[in-house]
Amino acid sequence: MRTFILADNQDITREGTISLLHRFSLADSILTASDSSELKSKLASSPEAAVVLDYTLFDFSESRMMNMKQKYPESLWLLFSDELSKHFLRQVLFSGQQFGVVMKTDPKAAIIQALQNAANNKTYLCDFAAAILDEGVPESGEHDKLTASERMVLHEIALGKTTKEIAFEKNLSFHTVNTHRKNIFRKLEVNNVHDAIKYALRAGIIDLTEYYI
Amino acid sequence: MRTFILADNQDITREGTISLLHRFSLADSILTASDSSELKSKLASSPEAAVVLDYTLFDFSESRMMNMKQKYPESLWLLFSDELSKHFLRQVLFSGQQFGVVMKTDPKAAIIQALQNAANNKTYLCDFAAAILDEGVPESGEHDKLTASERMVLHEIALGKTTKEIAFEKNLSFHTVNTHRKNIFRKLEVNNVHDAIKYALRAGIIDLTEYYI
DNA sequence: GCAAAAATACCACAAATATGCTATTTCGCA
DNA sequence: TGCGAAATAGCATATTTGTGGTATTTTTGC
Repeated sequence: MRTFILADNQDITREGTISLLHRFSLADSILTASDSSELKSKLASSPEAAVVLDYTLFDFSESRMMNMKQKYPESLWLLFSDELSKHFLRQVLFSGQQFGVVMKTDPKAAIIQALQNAANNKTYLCDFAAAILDEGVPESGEHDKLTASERMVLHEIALGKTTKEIAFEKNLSFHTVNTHRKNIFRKLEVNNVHDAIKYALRAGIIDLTEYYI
Repeated sequence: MRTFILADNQDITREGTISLLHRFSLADSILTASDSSELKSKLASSPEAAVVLDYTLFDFSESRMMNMKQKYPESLWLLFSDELSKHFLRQVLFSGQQFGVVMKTDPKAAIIQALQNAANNKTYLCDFAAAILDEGVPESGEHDKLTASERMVLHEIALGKTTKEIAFEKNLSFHTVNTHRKNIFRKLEVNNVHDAIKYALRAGIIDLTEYYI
């Protein structure tokens, strides 16, 4: 039994979580927060709370989350989101801080287990998160850093150019461009152009307006 | 008071919806369905039910939904999704069929109102959907050249799915999806996925936000 | 000035795309 | 009720992607 802070801006999910907490008598107090400042103040008055956080719907950055968790070491955190990238989860899981993870798409039994764990001051990891943890620490922290050539190639890929076209336009061998492409995919942990473009958009390597010409 | 069918594969959302239906005594019976065939059979035995449908999480096509709605004219439909494209909503709202729409991100009051309306055999339109309806009849854009199946396939292609994946997910032959793909490319006068995506973005068949997961 | 990092280039091969066809079944509509 | 459009399914093939390697030449930071 403990205080829960539901940090989520989807009312319907909050409703579902509250319903489960009631049914299993897991919380003696339930607070809600729909943005980071609200969460901050609720956490200040309940520093031992269990925070159920939908990161993707939140006005949060990874570092802000880490700082908050560090500031309240007695708090327990459960990430409860629709979809989380492998990259983000790896950052979180290997940060040295304890975070629980469960997906909104997980079966009810898993969600209940995660909430019960939280009530008993234990973290819960869904299958997806556990698999990432099992893969172990990434060799180098810098592995997702692209070189200048790689960013150039990614930019061209994102604009829809084929390997052959890029090679011709930049006066490079097909093989060179192909090697860059391979290294990009490996570093970004993607295996197709579509996901690479998603990354390029997020990373600002290409601009959305380039799609509207 | 009526029968509700919750067609959604996110347990937590279902939990929230059930909680609201109970609290306001809106349903005398609540059924659930997590795929289209389940929905079909539940609807067959409760043809006057209110169907609360998360379209985006569903193995549905627009036409299949329309056909089902047509087959059970006494049923009432409420689209209850995370995100719906403007293009999709325009299709639905101007189809001649009555559909209610409320977003999972809408405030609880709106969701409750939508469910209450459903219980009283009235549709509900959230602000976003109402705004689209206000814009009037859709301008007959180029995308009218595509058939419903073709638009579905284009949407999946734009999300990065391979032909094989689309075929598997939609229970179609690889060859069928490939034929649609060919017809799409021919009609849009493009010859690669990148240009097709550019088209889909402009036509509103996919939404930029789908790239930011 | 030297080791590390980056850029360059090549081979091979399974998988997927892009594109040319034909052909049957299903559906909407006049 | 029958016609045309759409949806379905198949075959074949050249091109491109995705991925595993190895290897040489610049560049660059200390």
